[in-house]
Amino acid sequence: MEMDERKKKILQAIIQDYITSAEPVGSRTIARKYNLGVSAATIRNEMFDLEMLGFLEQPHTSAGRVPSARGYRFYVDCLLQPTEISNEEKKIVQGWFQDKMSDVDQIFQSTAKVLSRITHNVTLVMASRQMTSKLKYIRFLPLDDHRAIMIVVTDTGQIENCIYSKPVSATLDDLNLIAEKLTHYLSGIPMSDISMQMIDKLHESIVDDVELYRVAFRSLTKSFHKQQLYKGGTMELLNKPEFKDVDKAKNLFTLLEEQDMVANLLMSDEGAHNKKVSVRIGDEANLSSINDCSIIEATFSDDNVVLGKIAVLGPTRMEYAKIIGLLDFMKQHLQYILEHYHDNQ
Amino acid sequence: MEMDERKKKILQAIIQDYITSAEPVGSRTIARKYNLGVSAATIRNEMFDLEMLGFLEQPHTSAGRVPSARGYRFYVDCLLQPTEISNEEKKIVQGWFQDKMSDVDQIFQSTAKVLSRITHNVTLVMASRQMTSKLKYIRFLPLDDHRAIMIVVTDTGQIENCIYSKPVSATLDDLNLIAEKLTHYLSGIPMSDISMQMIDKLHESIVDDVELYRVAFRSLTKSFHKQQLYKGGTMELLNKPEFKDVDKAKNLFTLLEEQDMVANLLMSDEGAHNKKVSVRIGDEANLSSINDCSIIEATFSDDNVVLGKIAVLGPTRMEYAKIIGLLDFMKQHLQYILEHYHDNQ
DNA sequence: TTTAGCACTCGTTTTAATTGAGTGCTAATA
DNA sequence: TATTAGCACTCAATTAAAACGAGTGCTAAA
Repeated sequence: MEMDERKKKILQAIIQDYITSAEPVGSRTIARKYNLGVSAATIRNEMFDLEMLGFLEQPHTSAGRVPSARGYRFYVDCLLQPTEISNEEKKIVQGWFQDKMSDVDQIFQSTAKVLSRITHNVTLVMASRQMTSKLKYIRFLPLDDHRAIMIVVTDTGQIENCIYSKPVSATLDDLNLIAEKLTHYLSGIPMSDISMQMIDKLHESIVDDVELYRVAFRSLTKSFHKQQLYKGGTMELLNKPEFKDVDKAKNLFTLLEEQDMVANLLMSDEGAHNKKVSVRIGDEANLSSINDCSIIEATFSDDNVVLGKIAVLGPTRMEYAKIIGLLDFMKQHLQYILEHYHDNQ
Repeated sequence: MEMDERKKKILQAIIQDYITSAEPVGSRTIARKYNLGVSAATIRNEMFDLEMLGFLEQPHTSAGRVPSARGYRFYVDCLLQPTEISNEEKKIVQGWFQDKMSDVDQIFQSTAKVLSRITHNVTLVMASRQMTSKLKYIRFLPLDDHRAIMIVVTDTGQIENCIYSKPVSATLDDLNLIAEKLTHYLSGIPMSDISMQMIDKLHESIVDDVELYRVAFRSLTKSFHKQQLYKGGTMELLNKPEFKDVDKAKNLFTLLEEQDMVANLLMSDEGAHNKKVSVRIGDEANLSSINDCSIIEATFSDDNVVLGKIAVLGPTRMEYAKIIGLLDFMKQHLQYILEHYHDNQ
């Protein structure tokens, strides 16, 4: 059995209807609302076929059909056409950002908020600090005998500090000599590219105690490795009929409270880099507690350097077309903002 | 009509029963479970009186009685005896903190988590940075022509940085001279005591541009003014029968997502400072969206300097005795930890 | 191949009946 | 006078039965 044009049209109609109604949709509804030029009986027959193909499911004998995960997958891959975000919405988004630019943190916070407002779903924004900037310089400040403060400044105005454990013998001047050298070698390099391996390259140029460098490197990578996570619209879930059973919602809430879990979830999308916007449906995310959910995500970057991710998480019944379009726009807008962030300061 | 001994006993029994059962409690139940030496009929009469006094309410004619806000208030003020936290629980709490001390942030995070685990309610921890430490030194680092980075280090190892807008004419050396002077005058002073007014005191000793100092002060107070807020156990709410109606929960969730709202709520407790642990019941918190909730809170401090607050928020039906005892212990434990934080580093 | 028609299914809604926890009142009792 | 046993009454909650209706699958005719 093949997917002919008519089957596609019917599947599309069913999915679109179900996305807005959240109710199993029957042949009659399709025949009436979407005039496909065939009768309900014909549609009924086609629906039977679509069920055989695994695209539809029936909650019980005398109910309408509901799209299966596979059905959504087919819809996303072959049927759907991303909706261009409307000019009006564009303006809303842009307006939202206009006056909330006081720091990078707030940009991401706003991103999460505005996305959840528009999509009525949970929004996740993940930004790894290491990715968003290039090293400007490193400096040490005193703390006590065996520790110093290491300050790392990037070109985007991000300032990180961390405690640096040092041998008592090392003076602050010693450390700042190291800082100077490191700054010399590393300035202008994206934080994401700074890894422990680089120390080997530098090895020959270093005459003094390598261990001190090693510790500095470790602090450097560690402090910028932090994944910052922003959430929005968590309680939008409670408006969804699929979560009117509180226990189902509880699972998801519990998951969302675990930063690590969420971070892993976002990191685990293998197909993400190839596409503009990636969609994982149902168990494709490989996480049992969100089996009935989908994640739509986009990666934002600068010159091929991945800066972070924006994602929308909700029940599989989701406005894929709209959200995909929105994320695509948002990703570009975010990239634009981050790129021009320095100028606008 | 007066509250005699028997009425008190009956009220206490009803409240305790309701706290665990969440069901309206009837005269029969009281007579059977708590042997007060009188019959159900007598209790019935007393309950009628208690209702007249405003301590009890009846959901409908043929239901048992439920404590009113006023009933809880009387219970908290006159009847309840704070439960000493058990040794076992003490150990759990202490164990929890043992290995999670890597920074102040994590201490508060853990506090929120462990409290919510024990109380099965929402826990809020508010710590104002300004309050938790004394100034150690100030230093400036370069950023660009019209801005510098101001680094503030406190004795507890907290490091704050902020952007300092400077006249182009001011060199980094100029600024660091200022930093030195400020450090000289302010080191050892609790961050909470540093206010814009102090600049007047310093006025006479300052010969150079006062405006530069003023800006530094402003940055200083601003960056340490941030109220950090930690939450725990949000979704414990969903387990409470009073929130099985999702819409009620939604209100509260929405509130909890608004940092400012929550901060204000915690700040608005006027009676808090007088008591060890303060309780606000129902509308005593003056916030309509939590009319059916109570807040139990304790202030933790060091040498009379307020450091922050820990609070438990939940439905008015709450284990007051236990939570009050717990918060009292936790507050002391937290004070202890913060006091010894520096040594253990 | 399409479709009208019809019997059948099964969750949902409606209605009615039953149950039972709890009360208030009264009259007897200590 | 305070207490209590007893009883009629109330009313939400539970259970049972009935009616409904959206939707299907199948068949036979177009």
